[in-house]
Amino acid sequence: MAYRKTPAEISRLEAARERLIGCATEVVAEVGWAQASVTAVADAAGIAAGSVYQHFPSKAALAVEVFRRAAGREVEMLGKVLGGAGDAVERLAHGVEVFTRRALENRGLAYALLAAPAEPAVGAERLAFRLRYRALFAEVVREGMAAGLLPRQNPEITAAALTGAIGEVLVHPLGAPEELATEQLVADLTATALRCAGAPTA
Amino acid sequence: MAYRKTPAEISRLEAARERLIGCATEVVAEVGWAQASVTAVADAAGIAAGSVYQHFPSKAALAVEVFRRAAGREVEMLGKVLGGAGDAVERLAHGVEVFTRRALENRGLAYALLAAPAEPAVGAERLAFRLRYRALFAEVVREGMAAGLLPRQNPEITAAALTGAIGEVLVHPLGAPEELATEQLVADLTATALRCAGAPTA
DNA sequence: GTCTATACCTAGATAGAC
DNA sequence: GTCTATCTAGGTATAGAC
Repeated sequence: MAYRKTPAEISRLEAARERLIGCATEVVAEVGWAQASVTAVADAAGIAAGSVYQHFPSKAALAVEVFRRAAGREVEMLGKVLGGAGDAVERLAHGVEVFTRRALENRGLAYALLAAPAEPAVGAERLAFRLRYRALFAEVVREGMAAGLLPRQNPEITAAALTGAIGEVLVHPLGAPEELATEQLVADLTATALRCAGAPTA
Repeated sequence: MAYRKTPAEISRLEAARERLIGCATEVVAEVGWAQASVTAVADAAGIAAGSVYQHFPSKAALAVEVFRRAAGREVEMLGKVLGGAGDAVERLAHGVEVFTRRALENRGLAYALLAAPAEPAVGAERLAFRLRYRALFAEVVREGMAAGLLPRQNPEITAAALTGAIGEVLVHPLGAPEELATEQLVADLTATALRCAGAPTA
């Protein structure tokens, strides 16, 4: 009797866990955190509710993992763009555009990450990730100031404002997700973000 | 036997109801919506849990009333300032300042109104009030544009951005609520808001 | 009209069979 | 390891005494 799991066993368990996270993410994107009960998630994954606890010690732990994976992808993506090519103002504009497009492509998930009512554990995680967004924006603002592209300002406040502004604009896009509306939204939001940081109007 | 309540009875009931709302508001400000159980609120008001249902048909109804009262005061206050004296840019700056100071004076309540995890009924109300904030800001931006004080822009987007930016900056004020920090925060946030609307830097 | 006690419901978590 | 069935806790809402 093996006292240690075989590689095959480990990878199967990993796969099941990953699958569970993926299904839970879809459920959350569709119905929100409040309605994403253990039963609902288990059903979506095609397993019994009790089996969830083979992979996660609690519902909160699963929810936090779902949030971290999804939010982590967004932060990473934004970080790449903001740290990419071009001057600070160009990177900021590009970052806002990418963030906006990604959110509009998956509104359910974006809403869940940004604003949907959630248990305290997820709320705490959301707070932490908002700080990461702020840090990314603050760095770009600092670079823009250093390069003389942006006026003197408090980069932390501007970064928080950008984080909140983009979130608020995206969370309640009243209209339908038509292509034209999306393009206009991207243009208007980018312009507003640039003004917020004090970039000269194009 | 009276088939109709006497004025004294009515006013006593009204007073009890008002008192309950007031106590519930304090509890929410202190511990948030999630921890504000019927029992906790009743304890704070010095009545039995069951007695709450003499005044409200459900916990959700009480929570919504608490939110409406508190949020209504803030919207009204902001509306007065934004619709007061001075040109559009001055009014916007003054509005941001008043909003910020009021929030910092009662952080617990401000957090509850802006961001604290809450039941769906309250979340819906929050959404509605954010739209009212947007409407107020949008009107000022439109006036500023009409007066030639603000550049051409989408007032709805700018208004949403202002709403989100101010909320985000206020919800996580990391430092202690010292007087100096408050003044600096007010100055920086006001400057950021004005930039966001495209007002010339002072 | 207010209190005490309790019913009830929802949803998370567990135990034991297979 | 997974499923079925069950247990439990927390909190809303109600019934009946005073």
